[in-house]
Amino acid sequence: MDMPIRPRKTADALRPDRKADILLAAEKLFAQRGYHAVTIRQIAEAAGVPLALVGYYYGPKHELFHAIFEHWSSTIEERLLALKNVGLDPQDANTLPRIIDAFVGPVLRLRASSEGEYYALLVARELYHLQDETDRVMRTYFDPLAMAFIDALQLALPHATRAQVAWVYQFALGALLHHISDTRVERLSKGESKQGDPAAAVLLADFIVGGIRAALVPGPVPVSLPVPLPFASRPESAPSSPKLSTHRRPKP
Amino acid sequence: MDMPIRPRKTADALRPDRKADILLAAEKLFAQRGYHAVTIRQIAEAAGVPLALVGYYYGPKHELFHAIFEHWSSTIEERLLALKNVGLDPQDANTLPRIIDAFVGPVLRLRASSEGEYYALLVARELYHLQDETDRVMRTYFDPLAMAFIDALQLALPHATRAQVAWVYQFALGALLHHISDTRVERLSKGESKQGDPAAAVLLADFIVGGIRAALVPGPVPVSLPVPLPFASRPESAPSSPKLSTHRRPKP
DNA sequence: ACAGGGTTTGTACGAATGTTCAATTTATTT
DNA sequence: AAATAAATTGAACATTCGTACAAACCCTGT
Repeated sequence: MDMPIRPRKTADALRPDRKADILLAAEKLFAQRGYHAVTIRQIAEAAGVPLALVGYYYGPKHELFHAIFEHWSSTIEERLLALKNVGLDPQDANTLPRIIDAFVGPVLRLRASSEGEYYALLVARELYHLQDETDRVMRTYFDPLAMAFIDALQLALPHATRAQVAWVYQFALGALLHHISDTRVERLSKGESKQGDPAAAVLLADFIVGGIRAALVPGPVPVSLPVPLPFASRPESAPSSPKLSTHRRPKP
Repeated sequence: MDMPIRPRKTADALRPDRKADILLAAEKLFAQRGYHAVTIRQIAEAAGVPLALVGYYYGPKHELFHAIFEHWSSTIEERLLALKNVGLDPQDANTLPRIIDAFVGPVLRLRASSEGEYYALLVARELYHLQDETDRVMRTYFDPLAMAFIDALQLALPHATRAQVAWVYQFALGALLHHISDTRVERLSKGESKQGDPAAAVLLADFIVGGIRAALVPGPVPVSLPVPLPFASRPESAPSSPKLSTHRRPKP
């Protein structure tokens, strides 16, 4: 019969590491519900600690958020290292697939692991609304990573401009992040595919490599149709369906 | 000298349409900061109306959120119509590009328009955290659209399974949505590319078409590298940098 | 002018939020 | 064992939140 082993601060200490518990709980809740939808009380309850302990260890809420990314900053170093280990030979046709493999591989493994799944989800979902704290996290931790990958892609695609490479990098990143936070594919495929199927990883890598090659063909005109003129019209107002509430709606 | 013309409720009414003003302000703020980060008071202030008027017209906050998507539901009908106008001929090599054009075109035009830019941004950013209200919006408005596009792709790619098609659809959607809410490409390209450049639209369509074709080649083995085994380790804890606050941090 | 319904507004309620503090307990060092 | 430091806790603080309400306002048709 094994005891409920919990992480310790030091090897011989018998006290549970409640600081780490708080970070874990915050990571999970922020990833699932979003930063502003999560209260410190919910984090404390999920971590099994009293409310005041959260503030004691991490201070204000936004610093707790920042601490999550600081905690995982080493994985970014690893991703940069994996990229450096790719031989950047513009002549080798496998250079681009290798870059993309270094791009998607570590992220998908992180998402599939029990340790990093919520951190990966958090990155995919919560860094869009650029405000004070998300912008700081983005610039500090992820801009250098993106720059390194764009530089590598630029070497593998000498005929493309940096603007083009930056665009396709964002396309690839979008495909990757949306796949990570995807919860619809099972429904949309009518049950034929499941979340986290490793077959999707191969498909994603092929999608990105093929997409980059197709978008940045050295020749002049690619395969797409001509772009039409922009248009958009705001639809007329229409009332929404009612719900149970004491609220008395205005008559139309 | 032109007067500050504002939308009217009816053609002959001289009163400004404050109900529409509220919806506009909510749309913009929700898109920029996220649902939970926006207060009803901020919406009222941005719309130039007293606080109580928001509740008078839209009731609870989540109904105001829902009303935005109800307001734009006609654009989804238009996207479905644009898809139906695509001749779904599996023999025609231009069928896939035409589907993708019907996929990205209307969205990018909406994003580029002054009327729909924030709605497009809202869709791209705010529907990830599936909870009560976002899940309802997703299933009601966007699942039918996704199903229609997946059906069309299935027709254009008879050799692929529905699971594969659902996956690449999600990849394409991710690329599109991330491009829509992108604010980094200017920074990452070192100023060489600007947001909303129509050249990116062509690039995106080519990326998606090429990506789908590369991922779903009829032959057996595609171009990607073999998938390595999963691994991930949670890094050891490291303290974060301090900030100005009355909070006294614990000594390490 | 009158009446009535839709519209507008100031205000206030209870609940929930982030944050802080003093006090207590536990661990470590002297 | 005594002293010091760290960890832990309950409670409370001032704000801010969503929501509701009643009174006032405006417009239209009688």
